[in-house]
Amino acid sequence: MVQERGVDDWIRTIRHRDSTLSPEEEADLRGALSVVVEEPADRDVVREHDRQTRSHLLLEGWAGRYITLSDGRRQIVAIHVPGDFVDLHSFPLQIMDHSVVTFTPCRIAHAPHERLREVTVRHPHVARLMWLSTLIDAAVLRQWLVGSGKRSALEQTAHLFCELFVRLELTGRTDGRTFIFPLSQAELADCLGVSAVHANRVLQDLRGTRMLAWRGRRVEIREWDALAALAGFDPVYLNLADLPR
Amino acid sequence: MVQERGVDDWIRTIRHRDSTLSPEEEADLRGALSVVVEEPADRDVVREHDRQTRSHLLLEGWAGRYITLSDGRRQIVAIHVPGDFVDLHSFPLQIMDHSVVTFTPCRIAHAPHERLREVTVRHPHVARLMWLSTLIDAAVLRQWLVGSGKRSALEQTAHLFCELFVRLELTGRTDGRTFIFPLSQAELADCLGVSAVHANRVLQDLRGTRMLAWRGRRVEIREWDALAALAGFDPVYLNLADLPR
DNA sequence: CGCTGCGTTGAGACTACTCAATATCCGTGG
DNA sequence: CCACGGATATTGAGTAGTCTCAACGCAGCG
Repeated sequence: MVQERGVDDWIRTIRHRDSTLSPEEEADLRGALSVVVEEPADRDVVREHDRQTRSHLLLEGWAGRYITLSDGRRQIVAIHVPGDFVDLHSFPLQIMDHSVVTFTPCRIAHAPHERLREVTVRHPHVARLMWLSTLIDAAVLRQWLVGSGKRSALEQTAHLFCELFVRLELTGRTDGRTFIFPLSQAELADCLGVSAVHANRVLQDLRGTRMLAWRGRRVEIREWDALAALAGFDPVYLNLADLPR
Repeated sequence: MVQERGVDDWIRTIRHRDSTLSPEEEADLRGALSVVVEEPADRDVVREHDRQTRSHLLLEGWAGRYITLSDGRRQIVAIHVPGDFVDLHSFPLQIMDHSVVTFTPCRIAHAPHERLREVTVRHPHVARLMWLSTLIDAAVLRQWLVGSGKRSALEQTAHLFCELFVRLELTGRTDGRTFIFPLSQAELADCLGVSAVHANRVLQDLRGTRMLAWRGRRVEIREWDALAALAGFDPVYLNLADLPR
């Protein structure tokens, strides 16, 4: 049984989406976690084309998923924060079409597929919640695609910070209107699908509007309404019952 | 009980991913379909923010999913062909974060969520297959994001035609190395995240390479290997047991 | 103290965009 | 059978956004 904050965050996130999780179901879910491992930053936790036998729950630190092209270009397709199941989809899918990397040092719990399978057999309702979790990942992905395709780099970046703030606030990983954004500008650029130089200039523009401010790696959202308006941010896609802000 | 080709296509697609679907499971799945409706082209079948009580199986015709920004910009986030479940994700998710539109006249079967729920209760294995189906949609989405973010418009377009050919061949909707691509250039542009004018020019470039040729709405892939190489197309993400080509 | 990684800046090139005009195709009604 | 209208495809010209390459600054760390 794994006992730490990241696990509580995970359960809390699930309850935000469906408040009917019973105590037995919760206990069973918790029981599906086995060991916890520590990973340094910039470590590939899972690699493209791997066949997986377990999924990974992120307890502390930030991680991401990415796809590399043959010439080395890299697109980050998801950012994960504590309480996120990074690759729950590898349970039904098995063969990975992308890699998972740590952006910071991370604590990660293992969830063997065999145990997950047992939980879904005992609790079909939990199986539905797992499915739901991967569907929300997909909804986030759709927003990223809209950002990359139809939003300007400025709007897209604003949208990302809105999204991250809401997701982090769910598990109390914000401090007032601030949170720590640990990605380098090069990593951010790989999320946005722009060059690192351009990412830098977009961030400067964003600071110029006074909507966002930085103190080291800590971002402050100074004007939520203006930022959300600029981004066209509508949090419905995150499927949360009670929306913060 | 709905009896027509699109349903067989759907079952065949499922078997391509997991050959262990039993006859009883198949029968139960087929039984989850109720009425079939005809929709003209350019009709919204499902709208953003709707709360759904049924999902839609596409039997004939092409459809897509899209997200609109407040100023009218539209990003298409998925293309669906006969045999695809267009919005199976609305079963766990209920509230839609995007709309579904027909690109051509379509025949669509309804699958009431209540009936889907019954099937998943009787056959947990089928529930896993439904989950899998939505996960493959997400994998396609990731490729679209990579295309939009890191591939050139030419590579991205080549990738899309590779993907569509493979998906259509699964259900025998190709004719030799050709298939009918019914989207207008403006619709294609909304998939790629470029302007209609630019989409037109990219298509001309693609014709110029002699890898692709058009006769009306029918595309011919003249040089599969060259096209796949240009696109960096690796079909692993489609999760098919036996890959054509 | 001198790496090394990250952020910042400048300059010039290129991709893709917008606006606007023209061409082509196709279905409908005369 | 032809004329017409509407939608779609194509072309041109000028512009905006983003890219690449290269240099420089700064901080942390061995």
